[in-house]
Amino acid sequence: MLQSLSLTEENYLKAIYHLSDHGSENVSTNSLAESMSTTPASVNDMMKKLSNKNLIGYKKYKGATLLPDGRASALHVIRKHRLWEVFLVDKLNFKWDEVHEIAEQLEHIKSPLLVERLNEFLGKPVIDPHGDPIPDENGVVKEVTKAPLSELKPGSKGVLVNVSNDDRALLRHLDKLQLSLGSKIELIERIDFDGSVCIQVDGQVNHFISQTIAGNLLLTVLD
Amino acid sequence: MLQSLSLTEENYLKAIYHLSDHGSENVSTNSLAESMSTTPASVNDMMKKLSNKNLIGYKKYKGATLLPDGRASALHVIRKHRLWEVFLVDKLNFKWDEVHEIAEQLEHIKSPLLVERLNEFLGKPVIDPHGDPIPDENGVVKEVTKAPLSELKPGSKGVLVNVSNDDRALLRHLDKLQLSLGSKIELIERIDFDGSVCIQVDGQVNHFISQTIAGNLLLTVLD
DNA sequence: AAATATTTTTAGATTAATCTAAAAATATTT
DNA sequence: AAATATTTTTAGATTAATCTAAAAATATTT
Repeated sequence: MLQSLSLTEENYLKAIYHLSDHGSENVSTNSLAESMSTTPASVNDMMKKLSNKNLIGYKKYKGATLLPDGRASALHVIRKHRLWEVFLVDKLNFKWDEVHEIAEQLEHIKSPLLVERLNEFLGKPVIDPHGDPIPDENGVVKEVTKAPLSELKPGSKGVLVNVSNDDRALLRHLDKLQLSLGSKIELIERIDFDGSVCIQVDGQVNHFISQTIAGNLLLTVLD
Repeated sequence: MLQSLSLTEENYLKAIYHLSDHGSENVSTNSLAESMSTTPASVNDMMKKLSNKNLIGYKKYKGATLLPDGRASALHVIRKHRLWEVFLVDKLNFKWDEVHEIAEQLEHIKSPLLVERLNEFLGKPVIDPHGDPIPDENGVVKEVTKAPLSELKPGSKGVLVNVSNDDRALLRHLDKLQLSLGSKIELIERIDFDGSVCIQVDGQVNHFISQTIAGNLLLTVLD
């Protein structure tokens, strides 16, 4: 069972997770203070507290690392954050870039049943609107890689996370195809003749796209 | 514009609203302490604070009343609470009696756009799963009355909030008709011959019900 | 390696929300 | 109306999360 933590404690654990590259490195007091918009002194106090609760490992002047319980709590909060982001985008028609602040609040709602039901309601999504993976019930995170659409295999699904060219004509064309950051794309087939690809967008429309355009669309894909 | 309030301040205003019969009476320190599960001393401190912010009227030993700003804030929180309850029941298949605690948390999420989108997503509901009215964007609350289904006029819509008879056979029958507390019922027509009624349940199935049964089903109806 | 700069910790305060215990005011009973 | 009971307020503490300023430790430069 996860410990019941204060909103602040949850935010610290989350920040440590993100700053430590998914929990693999030590996080310095100063970097945490900056990312939490607080002072090193406050961070220091909180480190002692989290350390006493066995959520983080902490040695004076050596920074913090997540211990298993802290990591589990961090991942649970991140899971909720990303599920709510999917809800906001898929169900309430928010844009990709409008959801973060609201999800920062929703992620702290405490109800295991709510998370379970929300997950089902959303169709058990595995990637959020930013292309980041959603940790599962047990805190297991699928790794994602970023690659241009032109390099995917048929059958792969991903989320459009970057357009590596800001040519007006390209952006206008993407707009016409209803392709924008956060769009879910499945590669249906590649035409060997010219490398152009057929894609399905958000599980609905199919489009053909040239190899050149496909090369400029950066997706995150599950490994 | 509504002031930005702490979670605790919002809860106090909400409690005052409920205990004062929608803001019409003075609320005593002791009754507030009981309803908030805290001490009269804590309530007293908070009353001073809310009074300084012009949210409540407060005179020593005389209890508290909501001032316009406090009332508006209370109603906004109640609006969010009830909208989220509709979400939990209609979209996530929670039972009407499982949603209160979760809604107590969700009601404090701050995002006007979220409330607006949620309202639209839910089809602009006017009554929550408990049959209570949902205040509108401007804090206007429609009054509801309770009446047995047998007394409604054709065309009226309401929510089943009580069954005034616990006979096994009746409950089993209601179960068979998928009628339970929180069901949305529209009276389609009344048969003059025997007073039996045709109702639509949750906007989907139609059923015929005898006058006797209809007399035992208590609904809340918008005036 | 000594001097300097940077980072981190400690010491002591502050704010919001809470508490207990005692004092003061109000309400009720006799 | 005096005595008693109840309610409310005040005074002074406590806890979580924060802060500033100074001290201590570590890292970097010369």
